[in-house]
Amino acid sequence: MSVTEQPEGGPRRQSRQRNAVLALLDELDGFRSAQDLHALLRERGDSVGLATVYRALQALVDDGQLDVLRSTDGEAAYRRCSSSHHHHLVCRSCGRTVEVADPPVERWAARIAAEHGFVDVQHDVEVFGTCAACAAARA
Amino acid sequence: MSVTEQPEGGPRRQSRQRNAVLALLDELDGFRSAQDLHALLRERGDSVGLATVYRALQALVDDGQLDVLRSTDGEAAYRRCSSSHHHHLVCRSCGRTVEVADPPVERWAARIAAEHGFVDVQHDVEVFGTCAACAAARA
DNA sequence: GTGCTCATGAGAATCATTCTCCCACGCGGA
DNA sequence: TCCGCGTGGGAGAATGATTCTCATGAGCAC
Ligand SMILES: [Mn+2]
Ligand SMILES: [Mn+2]
Ligand SMILES: [Zn+2]
Ligand SMILES: [Zn+2]
Repeated sequence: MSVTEQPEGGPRRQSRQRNAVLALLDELDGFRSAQDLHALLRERGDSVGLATVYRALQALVDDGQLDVLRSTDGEAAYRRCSSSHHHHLVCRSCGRTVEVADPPVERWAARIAAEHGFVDVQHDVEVFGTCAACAAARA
Repeated sequence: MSVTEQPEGGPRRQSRQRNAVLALLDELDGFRSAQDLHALLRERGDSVGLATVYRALQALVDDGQLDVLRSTDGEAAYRRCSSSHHHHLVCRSCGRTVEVADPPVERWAARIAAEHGFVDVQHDVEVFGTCAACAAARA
């Protein structure tokens, strides 16, 4: 929104920092905040400036390589996801995330919009719960 | 999350400020940020402190009288909504909002969760688009 | 290797939201 | 109506995530 955007999809310059951020995201399963990622990188020695972490995440989001989720406390969380359209089923307890691509919900959203005369529609759908493993562990 | 919560649902004390916030929300159709509401109140003369606006909104949310939406820029937006479970169809252009209560999407969310062994599920579903009026005006 | 750019990092700046602290007022009881 | 208690309000400071500034460092094309 206010970050300087790369006008063209020109080749992005390579850097240790950007690679480190992407590599870390590849190892993690759930959504993580920029602050968390920064702390993790620092712990493992691949130290990267905080501003750089934000810039790398922003760039990856623009490239469609990351999904962003805004938690209720306003913090943004990022995750490496498949590039095709999907939604998420997220475990509140351990963060385990399942990507869900299911035609019915797509049709549902389109139908609801059409019934009310809305066009250019888009939808946000996230499902939160407790995964089987966490439910078992809690018992 | 960190605001002091009223432990019991005891009767809330009456006040001009709280009433003004609620009255304003009743007149508005779409989701509005706390900052916006504060500015609107100030304009109309019903001046209320910013912190008080936040406190009033928080209280109303706790009472289930308001719905909150987090926009992509991280700002929270509030709207007076019916108390029963529903989702929203929001016009990106004018903010007009339609409440949608539709069994199919509820069943969909439950099914997806069940298929993956998740329990205690909950879902966030919002549909954004351009309403008929705005689409016509743009043409 | 040189040079042109873009990337980085430290810290300042932003901005929404929350907290502190003290004062004012709603409200129930006398 | 008058008091007193305790909650609600206001102003401004504090917080915390995110973004910006700007001087410096490092890809990459030649
Ligand atoms: Mn979808
Ligand atoms: Mn629902
Ligand atoms: Zn889990
Ligand atoms: Zn509209």
